Amino acid sequence: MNLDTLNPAQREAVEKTEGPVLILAGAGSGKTRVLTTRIAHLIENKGVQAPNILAITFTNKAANEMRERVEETLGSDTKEMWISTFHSCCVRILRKDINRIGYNRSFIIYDSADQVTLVKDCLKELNLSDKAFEPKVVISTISGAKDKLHSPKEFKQMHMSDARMSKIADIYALYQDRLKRNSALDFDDLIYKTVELLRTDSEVLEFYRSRFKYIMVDEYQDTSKAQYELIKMLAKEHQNICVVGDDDQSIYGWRGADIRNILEFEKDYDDVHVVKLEQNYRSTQIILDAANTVISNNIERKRKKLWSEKKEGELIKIQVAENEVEESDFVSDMIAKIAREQNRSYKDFAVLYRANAQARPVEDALNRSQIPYNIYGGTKFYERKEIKDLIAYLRVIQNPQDDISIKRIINVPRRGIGLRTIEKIEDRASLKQESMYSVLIDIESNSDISTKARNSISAFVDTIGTLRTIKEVYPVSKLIEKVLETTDYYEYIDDLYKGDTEEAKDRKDNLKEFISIAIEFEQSSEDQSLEEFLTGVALTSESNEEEEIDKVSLMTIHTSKGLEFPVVFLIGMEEGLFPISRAVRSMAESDIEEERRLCYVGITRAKETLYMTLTQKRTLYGKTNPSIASRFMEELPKECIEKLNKEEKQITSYSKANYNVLDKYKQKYMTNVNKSAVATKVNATIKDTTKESNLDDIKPGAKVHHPKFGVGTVVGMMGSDVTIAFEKQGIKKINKEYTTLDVL
DNA sequence: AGAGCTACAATTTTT
DNA sequence: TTGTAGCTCT
Repeated sequence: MNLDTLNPAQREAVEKTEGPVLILAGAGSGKTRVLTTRIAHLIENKGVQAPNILAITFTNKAANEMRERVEETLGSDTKEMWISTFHSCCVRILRKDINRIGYNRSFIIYDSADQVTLVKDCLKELNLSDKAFEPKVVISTISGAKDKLHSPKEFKQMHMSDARMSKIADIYALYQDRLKRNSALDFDDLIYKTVELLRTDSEVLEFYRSRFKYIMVDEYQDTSKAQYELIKMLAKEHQNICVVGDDDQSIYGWRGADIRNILEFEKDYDDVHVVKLEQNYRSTQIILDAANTVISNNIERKRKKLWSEKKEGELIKIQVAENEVEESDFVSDMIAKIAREQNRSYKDFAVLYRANAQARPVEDALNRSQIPYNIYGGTKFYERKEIKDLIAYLRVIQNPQDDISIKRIINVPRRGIGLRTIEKIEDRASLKQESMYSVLIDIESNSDISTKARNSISAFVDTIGTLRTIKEVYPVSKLIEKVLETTDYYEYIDDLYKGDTEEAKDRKDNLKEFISIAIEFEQSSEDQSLEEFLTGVALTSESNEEEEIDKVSLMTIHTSKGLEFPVVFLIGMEEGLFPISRAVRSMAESDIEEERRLCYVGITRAKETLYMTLTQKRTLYGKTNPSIASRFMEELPKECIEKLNKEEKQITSYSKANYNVLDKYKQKYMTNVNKSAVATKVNATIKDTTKESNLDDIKPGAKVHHPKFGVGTVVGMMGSDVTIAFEKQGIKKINKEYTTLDVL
């Protein structure tokens, strides 16, 4: 294994194999290369055995890429090595031993749509309305609890004094109970239950602890408390834990990622060796300067400064457009122009935005100019109705206890089992504490159900029974064909989408695509069971479709993490859109910091050319409002930017925007009128009239209002700097020249 | 059971 | 503005 091509920091990261290592890998600093080289180095130069290595990533893509590159470097296969995502690693552990904590080993995995259905069922059972307890909110609360390893019991205890949260704790408890009864785990459970298993069963813990002598975790800034705990437990014996990440690229806090994991790694482990990878191989120095400067406004971070050998470079170009249509036209015109003049291919361009809704006008513009593009995001393959139906059949065949899937397909295609009948079956199932399927099998003994419905149910049970025997002898792809055949599913599609329409054809194509996925699975997988197939389906989101085609990429900044493009357009650089917020005022500083990290991610996607655009007024969700330039625009260093507009276009800058404009702006994002929104609006109007006169009243002891931080008390003054103790946000030093402070 | 209507909500989403 | 979940009427 030759390490000569690495830079000194990279080399250090590779060679320091023993003990805890924290690799702070800035954007574009070659961390995948470091990780793969490190694994190869362990095997080749250190004589480590493949089974003793565990490498964890977040995405399948990253795991596959890592495996491929390790294989390439080593020239041997890596089957013995665990290189996988958190989730599939956990599934592997659980499939072997989850029975030790009372679960069925052939559990199935519920996706977020299944979660919604299950939560709705739980609400019904508890007689709670889904208005008061929105399933989405309930799920994210439960998910947050699991990410923090809080059991339903603990969660209940923690929220004793809060009636609402207490109710959510009850839902959580019932939800877990139902999952278990259905032999199902949700995504969060995969991690949570693995931790539970390792905590409760010392034999299992011992087994993996001694096995995994070298552990590596990629994207460590994105780990949750539960994932942190998992890793900590596994690394306990050997302490050879190497985590790689970039705190500045932590953008999934809202999904349970806890940035403290990376910030406090040095406290959590003894004698941590820290390596910073700061040399960037991707972008020009100008782009890096801009990124460095913007991110330096964050307080909560590890200091790092990216540098490049590609000195200078093009200035960052800023364009103010009248509205989103002009903005999009600008983008498409520039793409056409640059493609022509610099002879670039379309795949060199990316248009990045904060919210998916922004893609629409860009699409229109690109269509008008006949520029090919690819949109990333949107409905995923496995979320389409026909695919979900088919998966539900497969799940029931695999695991008849899955009530959620039973309910999905019992009358799809229609076989005359109506809502009333289903309800009766459900009631009986919950009375007898059994699955719906066992009630269905025993339907003849059920006298409340009409003979007609009973016959339909028997036929359904027979169908499932037959398919279950087919499963034992045929491969998955054949089984799928049999499902479609015996249920007359294609006819059902024709019926639903009126035969010869485009839509019907699309849907049928999807089903065929699904069969090819199954065939591919059979060819590439060792374990060809239906169980394994369903696991794979649950743990992958994209169907590996067309990519390497010459098209412009449109995606959110989140999706762009880890990618790079020669020319990048960051669009919609406006307050409220980026940083985004429903109510700017309530936005905590830590949320703004995450938005800023997102901005950093966006900027660092660009290799050579970066455009940033914003509008004077934007129509979003059918409402038009004047825009305020994003605060991040002001954070860009002046020497790195070039304004493209010939004549200065009028746009309110963030620091000039006064309290009123911001407030008006806030209302835009408060679509549903809630009481506090109305209250703040009224306050703002009243205050406006007194604003001018009371500037001198800003003095120690005075109560003031700050547009961003809310109400606080002045505790000190120095020149134009006012130190204010805010009620919510703590003590801050504010320059009164740049903000509008209102004395209350 | 199914069409058609209304009301409502609309960050980000690796698994 | 657009998508969809849920409801009503046939």
